[in-house]
Amino acid sequence: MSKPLYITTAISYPNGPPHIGHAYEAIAADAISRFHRLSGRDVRFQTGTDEHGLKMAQAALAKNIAPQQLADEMAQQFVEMCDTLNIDYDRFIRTTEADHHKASQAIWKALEANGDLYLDKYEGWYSVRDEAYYDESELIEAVGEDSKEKLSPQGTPVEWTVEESWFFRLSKYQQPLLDLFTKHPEFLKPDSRRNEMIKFVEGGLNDLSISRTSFDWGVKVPGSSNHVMYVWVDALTNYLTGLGYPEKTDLYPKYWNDGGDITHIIGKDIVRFHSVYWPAFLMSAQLPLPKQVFGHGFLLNRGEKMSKSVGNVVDPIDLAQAFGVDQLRYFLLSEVIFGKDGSYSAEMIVTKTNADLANNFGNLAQRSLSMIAKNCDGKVPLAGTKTDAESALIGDLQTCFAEITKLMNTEDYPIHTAIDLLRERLSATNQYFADQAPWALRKTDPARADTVLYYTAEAIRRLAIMLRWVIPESCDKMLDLLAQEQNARDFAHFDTEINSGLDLPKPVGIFPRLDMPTQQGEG
RNA sequence: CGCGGGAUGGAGCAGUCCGGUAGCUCGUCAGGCUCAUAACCUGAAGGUCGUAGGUUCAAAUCCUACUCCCGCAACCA
Repeated sequence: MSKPLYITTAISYPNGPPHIGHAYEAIAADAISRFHRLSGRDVRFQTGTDEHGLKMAQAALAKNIAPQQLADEMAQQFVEMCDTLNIDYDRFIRTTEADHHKASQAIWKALEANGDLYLDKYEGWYSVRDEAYYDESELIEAVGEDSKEKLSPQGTPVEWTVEESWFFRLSKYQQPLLDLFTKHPEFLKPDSRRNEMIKFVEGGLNDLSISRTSFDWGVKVPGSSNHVMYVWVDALTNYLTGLGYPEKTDLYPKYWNDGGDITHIIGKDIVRFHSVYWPAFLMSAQLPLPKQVFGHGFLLNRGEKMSKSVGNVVDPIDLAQAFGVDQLRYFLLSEVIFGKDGSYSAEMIVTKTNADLANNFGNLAQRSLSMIAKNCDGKVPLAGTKTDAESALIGDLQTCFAEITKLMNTEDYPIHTAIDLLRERLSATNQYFADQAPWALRKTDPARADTVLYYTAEAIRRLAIMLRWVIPESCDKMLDLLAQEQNARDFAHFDTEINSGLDLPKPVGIFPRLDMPTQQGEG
């Protein structure tokens, strides 16, 4: 029996509205989560928003509203995005919630109890924009003849700041972290990301400043009420909060304590926080580590990084409304190699989804089910004698099922490869249908035509079950057309063949062909 | 010597770790079918896999050098 799976996205920083990158991460995590649920596995899936920190306070100030109000407004948009995209989360966590403050303070105390916290003064070049201190050697000179201003490596302004701060003895965990990366290469994927982090840790770890006194929008440090926690300490703890920590009843023992498979799906930009700081905090708090951190790539708009100034930032809800939720899900999951950067554009979405969903899958259902409606009185026909063609059709689908199951149980999550295999089966089924030509058989050998229609419907049923984690809503519509019960749509029912004589509803198109958008990439 | 990613038929990409007929989608051309969402099926054209060397019986794949492109700013996953 496989262990329970606890899968999370990163929590989004809502100082701006959600964009396609947030959508991508949520969709990818949702697809993996749904796959394992269909397999019969116990899955808990969490996403949410990370609402503390200086940048939120600043964004609220700029709008002349309270930080909490901004957080409420923005979090709502992220919830709406998830709901629109059919993200089937168990909990949408917000770091401003009371239980999260409690959990963050509990882990803080655990770090303290382990002797890993100390109070000191931090002096250095601080970038407000980056919320980070930089070493003198990292700074760059501002460009401009009259200016001798120093800038951070990211080009943001820095100022010399002296601040009382709590420190975490990160340096103590250098070797344990290297051991983790070496002994458990699956801990951080893809491999390229792990290599980067090994280099980073080998370069030496400084103790981490983990509290701030310069603003108060955060979780109060226990016993130092003029300090709030560095936003990442509180943010990372959300994964524990969602399981009831520090209480170790109910969810916690099932998904965390007993070594369930804990998987964090995150963007490549925050790999350091999840693969270095987070396991160090957990080691210090003497809590089990996640099984895996997966750093996915970024989405590029027509190969270019998205940017407000270039004007190519796309609202994922707009995309979903223009092209369809499942079209967007299918495109992102099949086109982007999980772990690498990917490119998207309206034209690419239209081309890809027309080819695979409308022409291949949708048309297959339409051409076969409409024949059943017209020629078989709307009932699933009798399955006559199976020939080699039917054996191959169904056998290949079973092989495909075994392969995608194997792929999706590896730590690399080759989602795109799995979908490729499914696309091959869609084509093969169209090919079978064309080769057998039931419309011609109907005139010469009606029983044989029935057999072909039966096995085509059966193939569609299997395909819909296998694609349900990618495009849940459409596959459910497809299974509706096949009159399949709600509880017969998981992987356990993959080999439960459709019944002859079953009354089918009138077939309707599920994947309309999309028109190529006109100028500007707006659809 | 800052770090990283990339260069494969017209376009977009797999394949590179574990060398051995160069694969997919779109597009193009020709044919077929007419059950179907101008769809589906078959076939064809089109690539000396960035450059130059090296290792090898054999290299897109390993080694060395080089060229070019893109990130490491931001609103960020």
